[in-house]
Amino acid sequence: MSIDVKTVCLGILSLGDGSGYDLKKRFESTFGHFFQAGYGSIYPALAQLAETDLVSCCEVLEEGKPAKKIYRITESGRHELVKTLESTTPTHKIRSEFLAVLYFAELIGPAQLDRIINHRVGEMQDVLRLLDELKHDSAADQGPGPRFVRGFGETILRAALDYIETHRAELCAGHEGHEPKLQPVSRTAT
Amino acid sequence: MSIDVKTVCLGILSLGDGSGYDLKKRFESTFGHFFQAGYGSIYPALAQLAETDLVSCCEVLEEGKPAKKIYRITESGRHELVKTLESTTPTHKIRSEFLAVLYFAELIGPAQLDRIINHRVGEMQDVLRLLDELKHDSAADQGPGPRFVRGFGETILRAALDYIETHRAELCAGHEGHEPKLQPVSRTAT
DNA sequence: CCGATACATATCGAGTTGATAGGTTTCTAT
DNA sequence: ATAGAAACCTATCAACTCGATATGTATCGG
Repeated sequence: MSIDVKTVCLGILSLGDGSGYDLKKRFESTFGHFFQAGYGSIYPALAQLAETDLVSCCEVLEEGKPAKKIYRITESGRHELVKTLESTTPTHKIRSEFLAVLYFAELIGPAQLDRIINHRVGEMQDVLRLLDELKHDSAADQGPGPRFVRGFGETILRAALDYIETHRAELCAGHEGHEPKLQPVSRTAT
Repeated sequence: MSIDVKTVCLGILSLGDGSGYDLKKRFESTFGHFFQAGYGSIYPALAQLAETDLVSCCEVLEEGKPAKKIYRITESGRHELVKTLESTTPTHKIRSEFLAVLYFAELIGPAQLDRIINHRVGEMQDVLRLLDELKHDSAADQGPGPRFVRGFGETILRAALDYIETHRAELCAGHEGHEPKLQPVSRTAT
């Protein structure tokens, strides 16, 4: 087995019970900067985990509230989790449309280039703020593991921001003074 | 449209003709550290690009060699490429099983933790070496875009390596002196 | 009291991954 | 010489993931 959404769900549940909705929240706050998962992955994952008895599920019906299913990790779930964590050599992949676009920076008008970089910088600053909140607020994220991972994210983001601000000028060197190669494409398209 | 494998293939072809096999090579060397694609994505992408006339395809049959299909970008392909590059706000995602595992470091035996970290460190050093080769060897990767992207990768990798070496000791703080929580799981499983 | 947001589950098409299959040519070491 | 490894080349498939969407109730602010 590899470290897929199923495994991470199991891991999160090892820290406390929760519904699918809860898990999504955890994914967004704590895991968002290095491992994403949407409902389309989480619900099937929970269903499979329940099927194989790695988690138990009990439906909670509070009156006047939407029904929810609270999942809880089982003993065999904890064993499976440790086994999986120990028996894989985990990957680390970046999929960056951002860098892909910048690779072809020469084809893009300077204004668009600026917009794209500024947007990405904003995103990174948002994540940095989130990580800072986590550092102070979240009780669940204070162990050595969570701290290490948070620090990793912080370090990489700062390095990236620094690099971008230092080198973005060089990107425009390609078409300094002359117009974008092809006629500027209308902003409304697609 | 978003920046998918199709778009990046189009971009690569804008730098010169090539077969599916060639493209895979380019993906591995130049794009590998921030955007991966396998045959399972590349061949369908090329087929679709050919269908919509963004690239042309001619079959080359040299005697005594496996047949190959050389793809070439068309004028409408170049337009579409620029339009796509300019009209998206590109994403940047990390999917790190590595960090996911380290988040749960307390559940893992110190020996396994060491193995995992060393393996990842090795991978990162490999990529650094690759980037260094690209810097000196590859004629295609000398423009401002390629240089920026390469430098980005280098910077982030160095920052990550540095962070790991500085903080890996703290990860083991959780179970210093006492045994792993659950009985060590046999290495052979799964 | 209306609209936005939070809570909650779930599905679907499109895209991606990683492994696998199937075949030829060229290089390399014994 | 020749066996075997590695490079060259196209292609597919099941499993997994993504992002959008559907469908509702409850709550809270203006």
